[in-house]
Amino acid sequence: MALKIYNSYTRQKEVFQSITPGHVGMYVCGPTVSGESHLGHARPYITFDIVNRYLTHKGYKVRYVRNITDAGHFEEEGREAEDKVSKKALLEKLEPMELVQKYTNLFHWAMLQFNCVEPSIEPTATGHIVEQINMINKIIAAGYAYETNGSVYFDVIKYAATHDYGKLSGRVIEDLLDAGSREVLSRELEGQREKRNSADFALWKSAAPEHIMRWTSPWGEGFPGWHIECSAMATKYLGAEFDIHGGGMDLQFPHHESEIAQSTICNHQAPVRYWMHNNMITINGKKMGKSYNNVIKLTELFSGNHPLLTQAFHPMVVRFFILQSHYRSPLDFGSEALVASEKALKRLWEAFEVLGKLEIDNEQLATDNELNDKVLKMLNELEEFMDDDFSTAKVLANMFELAPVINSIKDGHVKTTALAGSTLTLMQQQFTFYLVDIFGLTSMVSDKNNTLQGVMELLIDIRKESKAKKDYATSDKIRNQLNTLGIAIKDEKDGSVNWDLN
RNA sequence: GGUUCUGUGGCCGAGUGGCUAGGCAAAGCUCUGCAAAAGCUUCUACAGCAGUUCGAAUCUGCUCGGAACCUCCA
Repeated sequence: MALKIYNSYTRQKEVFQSITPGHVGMYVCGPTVSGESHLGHARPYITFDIVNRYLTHKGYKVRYVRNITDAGHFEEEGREAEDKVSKKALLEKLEPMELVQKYTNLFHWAMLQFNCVEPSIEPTATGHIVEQINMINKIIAAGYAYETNGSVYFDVIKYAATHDYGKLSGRVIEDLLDAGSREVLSRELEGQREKRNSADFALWKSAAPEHIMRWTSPWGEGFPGWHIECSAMATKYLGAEFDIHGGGMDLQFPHHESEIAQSTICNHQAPVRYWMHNNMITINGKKMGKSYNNVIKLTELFSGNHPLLTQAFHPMVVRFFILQSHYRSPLDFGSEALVASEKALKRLWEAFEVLGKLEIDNEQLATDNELNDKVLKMLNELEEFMDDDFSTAKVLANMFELAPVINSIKDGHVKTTALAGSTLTLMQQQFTFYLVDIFGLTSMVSDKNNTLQGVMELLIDIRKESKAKKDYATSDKIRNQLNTLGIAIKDEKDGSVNWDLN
């Protein structure tokens, strides 16, 4: 079956074909490490983790490049041309690179919590200044950039005359040039005068004296523009043309649009085959972001320490929450929605564990053909769903429909022989494949160590004896006290007793 | 103001012409010493109006609401 990917550039689903057979080059815009990651950041990295995992399991050798933006950008363009990272560094009286390191570590920690597979290469912007300067030189040589006062700008007008600037983001060049819109006035006031046109973007910025982060360049001391960073690193590690470029929808313009322009001039071809953009996580319908002051940091989410949270949420719950919607749809955050996801994930995971423990006779033929066919149909649909632009929500929906079948077999409502042994085996394989390998979910239960296991067996034993003697006061006391401690006792249909940490 | 997207049951959320999405919540039943867990059943919605069609949540138009981008942003 063929994988189809929605290409933001053409605005349609296209059959995926890699440029180099058997290999995929994927670039995803990474975090700006000037602050702590929040829930919104979780979405792209989880989304593209799924893409990475799925392509890998499709047999591709994926080179997944995700950068670290540690050079910083303008806080408020046109006013204080101050570097974001260095500004905060001054406030906190820290060496900029110390700050960068701190938030990079925190980001890596969060990725680990989410069980995201590490990218193949994680280049930093500051580590690729030379490449960026080289690229800018090429663009100047080609006549598509100009220098003013130690800064270099990309000539959008000239580019747009022969290229489709604005196609990715659905922008019309005339609109961009039209100064009639709201804030253009204020932006045009100061440094902006050095641009030939307001639509032009910076490739290199001359550094004001207070700037801590600065590098020597052919145009004087300064620092690179934001867009050139991604173009330079993507080109270096993935080549002039590569397969997939991912990122949040909010980066479409101007970031990705500008990347296309720069790379096209520099490398004489469009850089990306498939552009993929994930939608935003909203909170009360509004995008989560610093400017909206509605940020929930990942550390707050995992600890429950935030006014909007009723409790702490396990990273896997957040991951599952994100997978329950399609990556191109907006996803509205709410404590209630996360609680629902938590319960749902727990139920599905338990069914998965039950499934893994079923004893299967592979020679067994199905005695309930109708059910058997239904199960097979649902299992076979899973790949179809994933191939259809990564419809993780549909995969999960089918699994939820299969969960009662699994539980019924365990409880004896449905005979094990109802399904063919081969069907059960396939179900085990498919559940493991999607839940563990592709969705990257793990158990939420911390490891039950041997001591605890022994203590629990003892308690369960005592409770069994009390029940046998109809001493319910004792049996209930054990059950209720354990419950208070976060341990749930489950009496199974066959008389055995299981327990779980909540 | 411009461009683009969007509006699904109590809540979250799939779904782009005909077939019960799914989850959470709620109610009833089964199981159980009682619970929990699990199973079964019930709750059948698509902002409004008009149109196209044998048939529309799905296409078209209008109205109303919401969002993103146009400025750092996942």
